[in-house]
Amino acid sequence: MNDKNICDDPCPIARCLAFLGDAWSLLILRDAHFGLTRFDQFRKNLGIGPAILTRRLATLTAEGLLEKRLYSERPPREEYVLTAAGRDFLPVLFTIGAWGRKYRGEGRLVRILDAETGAEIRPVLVDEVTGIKIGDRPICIAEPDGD
Amino acid sequence: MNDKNICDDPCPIARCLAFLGDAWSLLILRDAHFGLTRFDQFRKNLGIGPAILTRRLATLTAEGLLEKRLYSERPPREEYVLTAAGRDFLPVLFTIGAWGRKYRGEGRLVRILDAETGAEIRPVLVDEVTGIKIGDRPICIAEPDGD
DNA sequence: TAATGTTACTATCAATTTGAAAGTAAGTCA
DNA sequence: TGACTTACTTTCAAATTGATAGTAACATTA
Repeated sequence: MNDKNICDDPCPIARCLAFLGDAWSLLILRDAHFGLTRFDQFRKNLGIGPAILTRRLATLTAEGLLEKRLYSERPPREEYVLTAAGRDFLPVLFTIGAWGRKYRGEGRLVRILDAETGAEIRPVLVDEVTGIKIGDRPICIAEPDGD
Repeated sequence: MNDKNICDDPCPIARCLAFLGDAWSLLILRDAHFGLTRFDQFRKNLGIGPAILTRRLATLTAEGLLEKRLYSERPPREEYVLTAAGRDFLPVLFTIGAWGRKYRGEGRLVRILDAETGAEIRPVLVDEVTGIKIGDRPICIAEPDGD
């Protein structure tokens, strides 16, 4: 995709997808949310080639979703941890997972639980004000005003 | 990405991303939600090359998010409309947009409104049972039982 | 009837990206 | 001294993308 012009696109979906719109980046973020932080953990868990992983981690770091942190001085070793922006990406992963569960849910699937209560989490997207489920009512789009 | 083995992955996020994990597919779905249905509408609005658009529409159709519908017999013309699975993808687009608005929201952005009330929609992801916002509590993952 | 337009593509091809495998750098450990 | 660990880089064939041009089937206009 031609990222350059998409960054100026007035659509926030396009702006997000300009650099996060690929499967590896999202799977890295998923693993980061499940507690992975190190290069080799991501590499082994995803089965991704190291060159691609290097590039994806660099992009996610440059875009502010991950940050490098030194976890050992001797030998010098760095790991990748989620930033606030990275942590705020969790709802995206959850909604993707909810769709996958509903439409590609054949066979055994992992479930996501509340770490303290152990209850399974069932995400629903609602309007913050009205509480109405997204998708239950027709929507339209408002262009940015003025020029 | 090597889609083949990912389809058997027990993670619903991975299963969804196996064929929808690229920016063009998501932008096509976004446009479909905003009412576009025809090849040339997508092509012009996205500035995507026709060969890539053809392939993406074929995948989205094969995967059951869009379906072809004849809208003219003479000349024979087909358009692409969202299926139930495609319509259920809306929350994914909304959460991506919400992240983009928060972290890439410089300058003017389009907004999404309730088509009837005109009120701006502000999506939040909550747990269906408890109503607690996703991200406010720590999570853990449960592997599928048995074997 | 001929020329032009519309729509949904296919064909071509250079440039970029991926995927797989091997190699490397800076250390530690026995 | 030699093996091991971790986080990469290098290499290169194969696949995918992006840009552009062309085509097929019809309708419309002159």
